[in-house]
Amino acid sequence: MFSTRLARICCLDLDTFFVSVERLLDPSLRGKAVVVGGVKHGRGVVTSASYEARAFGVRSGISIREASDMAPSAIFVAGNHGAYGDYSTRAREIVERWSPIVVAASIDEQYIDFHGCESLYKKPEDADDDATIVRAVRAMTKAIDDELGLPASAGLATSKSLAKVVCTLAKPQGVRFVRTGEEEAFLAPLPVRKLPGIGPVSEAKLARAGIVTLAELVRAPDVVLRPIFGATTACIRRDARGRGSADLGRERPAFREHDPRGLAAGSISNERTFGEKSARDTASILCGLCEHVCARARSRGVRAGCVTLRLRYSDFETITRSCTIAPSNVDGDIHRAVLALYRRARTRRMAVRLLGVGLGKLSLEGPQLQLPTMDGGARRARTVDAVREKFGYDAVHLATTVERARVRLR
DNA sequence: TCTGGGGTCCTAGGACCC
DNA sequence: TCTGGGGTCCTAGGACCC
Repeated sequence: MFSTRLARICCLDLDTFFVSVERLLDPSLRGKAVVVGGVKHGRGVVTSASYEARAFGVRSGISIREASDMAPSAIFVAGNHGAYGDYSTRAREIVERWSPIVVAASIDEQYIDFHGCESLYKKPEDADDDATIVRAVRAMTKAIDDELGLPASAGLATSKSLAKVVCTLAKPQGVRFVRTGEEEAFLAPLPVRKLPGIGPVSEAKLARAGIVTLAELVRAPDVVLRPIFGATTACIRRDARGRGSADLGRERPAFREHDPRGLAAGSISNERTFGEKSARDTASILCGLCEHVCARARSRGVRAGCVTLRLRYSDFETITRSCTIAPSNVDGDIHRAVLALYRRARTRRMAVRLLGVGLGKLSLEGPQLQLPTMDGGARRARTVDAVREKFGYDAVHLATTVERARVRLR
């Protein structure tokens, strides 16, 4: 596409995003150790920690209980996802002033393509297009901070994967740039785990093969890498050399439109972790999960052609069972499928610590049916949606699912 | 480090069809 | 009746990301 690779791919990440939003909602949190994810000593994991909390060793992903021990003086907040979504949208609107090509990768991370934008920002005294774009990126992060009060970092490079790495190293509140031709040297000394796509499992396998840095990964022969990365080996090797794709990829499903074939993007799932549960609780939890995912499917205007049940025993063995169904978003249909899957999956006596229900192979509902012509299940579901719209989700639960909650399950 | 909840993508085997 | 091969769908599991 471009004969010379230009460093025009930008990764923009909002620093400790959830914490930053919590501080906007409650300014007394500024300058303090803040942990988002749950109440102190409660169940759950840290989803975001302020730099003050990180000084105690708190990182996202560790349990809230552990974080409570590490940083007893920290302030713990449960989280406010509605507000996070609003601020994410506003940040994106600011970013779109700088380039028309913006792809949201998550609630706090966006990729921006600046190819062809040089002339928009060039000043007469500018000799260097790279410097022009770097200045634009700095102005963009400053605008997000000035207008929303959200600190942001950015990485600018020739490929998406490298821009992400550069952005991570730029934190907090930094902008970094890797010039064309300097990609491989920049990545070479970094540990393999810094590369997107290499997680703890691959990291450990590479370490056993004596590969710790990206330079070592680049030099490793195919026979070593293939058992670890399979078909993606060539892609990982390209990324590790900083020669990865400049394509921004697709929007994440929450932000993505439906595709023209009538297949809707992504999947919808809901799961819950708990301690010991009686059989009867299990049944009603499955009902609740079905209701929840069906309500979300209806609000998105999609039906599911595939239902998945996820079950985790208390020893952490995790089992999934899925089946194909006639497309539906009616609680009763999904619940029937889930019960059949549960009976197949629950082969051990051991206590269950997690149950989840997922909807896949989503398709568009098509034109809305008139209430009188719907079948009973669909009509009930629509009525429930209307009541919830007015009085909230918990205002009503389907009588049929409450009834089924009494079904004995082992 | 005793591990949440939402996702995506890849792999691999088997069924089924032509 | 035997045969092979390719394509596609279904299902289960695993790695990874935020």
